[in-house]
Amino acid sequence: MEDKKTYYITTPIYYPSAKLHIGHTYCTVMADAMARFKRLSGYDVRFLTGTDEHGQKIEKCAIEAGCSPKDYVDSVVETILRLWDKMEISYDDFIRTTEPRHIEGVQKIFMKMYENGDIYKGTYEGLYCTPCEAFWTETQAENGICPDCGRPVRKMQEEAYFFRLSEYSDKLLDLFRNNREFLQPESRRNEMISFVEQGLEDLCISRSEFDWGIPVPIDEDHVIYVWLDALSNYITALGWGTEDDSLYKKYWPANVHLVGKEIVRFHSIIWPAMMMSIEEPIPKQVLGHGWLLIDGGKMSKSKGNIVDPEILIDRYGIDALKYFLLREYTFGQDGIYTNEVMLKRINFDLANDLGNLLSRTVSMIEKYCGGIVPEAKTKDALDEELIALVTSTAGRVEDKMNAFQFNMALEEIWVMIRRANKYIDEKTPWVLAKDEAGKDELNTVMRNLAEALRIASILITPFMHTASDKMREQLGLAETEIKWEDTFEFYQMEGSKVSKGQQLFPRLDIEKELEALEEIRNAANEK
RNA sequence: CGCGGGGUGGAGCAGUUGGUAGCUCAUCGGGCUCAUAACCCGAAGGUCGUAGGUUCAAGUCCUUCCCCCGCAACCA
Repeated sequence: MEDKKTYYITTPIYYPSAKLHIGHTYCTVMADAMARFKRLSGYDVRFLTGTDEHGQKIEKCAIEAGCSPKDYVDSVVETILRLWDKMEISYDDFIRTTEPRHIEGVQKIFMKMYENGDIYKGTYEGLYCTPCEAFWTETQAENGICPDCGRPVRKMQEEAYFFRLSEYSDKLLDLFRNNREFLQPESRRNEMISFVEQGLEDLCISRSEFDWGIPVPIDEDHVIYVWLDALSNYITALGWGTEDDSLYKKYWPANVHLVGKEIVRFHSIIWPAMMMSIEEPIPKQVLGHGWLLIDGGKMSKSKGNIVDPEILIDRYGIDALKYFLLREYTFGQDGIYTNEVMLKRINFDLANDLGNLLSRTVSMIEKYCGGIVPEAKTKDALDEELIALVTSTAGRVEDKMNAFQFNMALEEIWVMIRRANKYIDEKTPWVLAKDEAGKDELNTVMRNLAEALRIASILITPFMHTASDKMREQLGLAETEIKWEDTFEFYQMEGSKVSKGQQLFPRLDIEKELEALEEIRNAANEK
């Protein structure tokens, strides 16, 4: 057995109080692309996602729906699994915080923290809404009004367990300052440093006013409160603290926790402090990505501006949606989502540039070479330039991917695709084909284009694996294994039988699509 | 004075350690006909929010102010 380097990447575990929207999809798509990229470049990858199923909000949703919390989350989780299935997300494990493996793991973590003296019983003070039986923070309960029912809240105290987070301030500051890689991008790192510098309070980690949670092992009146429960998933999913902890030994510490910017704080402060408390290694990196904004604001149900990824997948396919999300936005920064921007990306980059390049190349090989990729007997400066560019693209893609610059990685691939389109115009194969004297050069052009497309089909695999398959089918490579190393040389295509298939990405009528999407959105909001 | 981010040609963005300001789209002009009315070339268009400073050199570093956004302990 060869010993491959391991790579453990996670998404947050999503809260199944409602269907997921395109923001969740965005995060998962990035993790998926990275996981696929690492697998392709030779890593032993573990990709984890899942759901965070406890808490009062779920309990309330279940009551409203007239079912048990478990039945409620089961039904929502089903829609989530279906979505990832539809998108062919390549996760290796899906953890639900209601699974026994997680519950037992969290209780062990709690006990270990407790035994290490990091947990004590204290008094939690918060704003309480009696009719709703819920505590709110000061920000949530604006002007002393319950965000749920609109009635006034009042200050209440209750017993609760606390984690001595404040004790870890110095260690966390050391971590942020001495290990730049730990938290990226810089903007988030700065934010967290100043947050810790302001002083950390101990963290309330239990609640007694609701039941839907993991019981505190030493006190049956309390359940474990959100972050201790949720964050633990990254190691309970690996079997930490169980008899078989081989996965934990193999994959921990995680290479990357990919998270949204709003939960960077929990992942970069609470989570490493927890791991320090139980004396285990901390994750190597937390990466905070930006948000997709609609009309310059957040997506929210009340605004009725939720973008449903399933509608987009059904209309345009998973490749188009994934490409758009990865190409359009700069990692770490917010980006504005509009249907028009998305449709333009699909048309210009996928249909016009890539799809059309495949189409015109395959057509010409069929027309001029009987569908067989010919041998290249000539080589001039233009050929050299194309070959040099194409065979060096993978290296640049790797650099960008390792920096989580998905948009730049794709841009590198597109530089090559645009160059290939230009190469056709420069070489004018339709002119070469008119004369027997141009035959050799024509063959070289066809061979070079076929090679460029072969390499493109490998390079796009992490981002668009189904489009890659379709390309390879047309190029006569359906049976050939996809290997990253094959992007570095021109050598494989001579003699390959190409065959024109369906359009890789059909060109969309943007006006019509905009209207259709608007109608769908209006219909959904009326419900 | 709570903290952080952003303000770059018509639109949306990129600009690593300071060294002639880039990309995509839109616009205008041209070329080509292999291809998905796709492709290729050229042009116009920016005093990089504001006012100062450091420097041989500033979108990039420092300071002032203005505007937008996020966070402030359960929103991807």
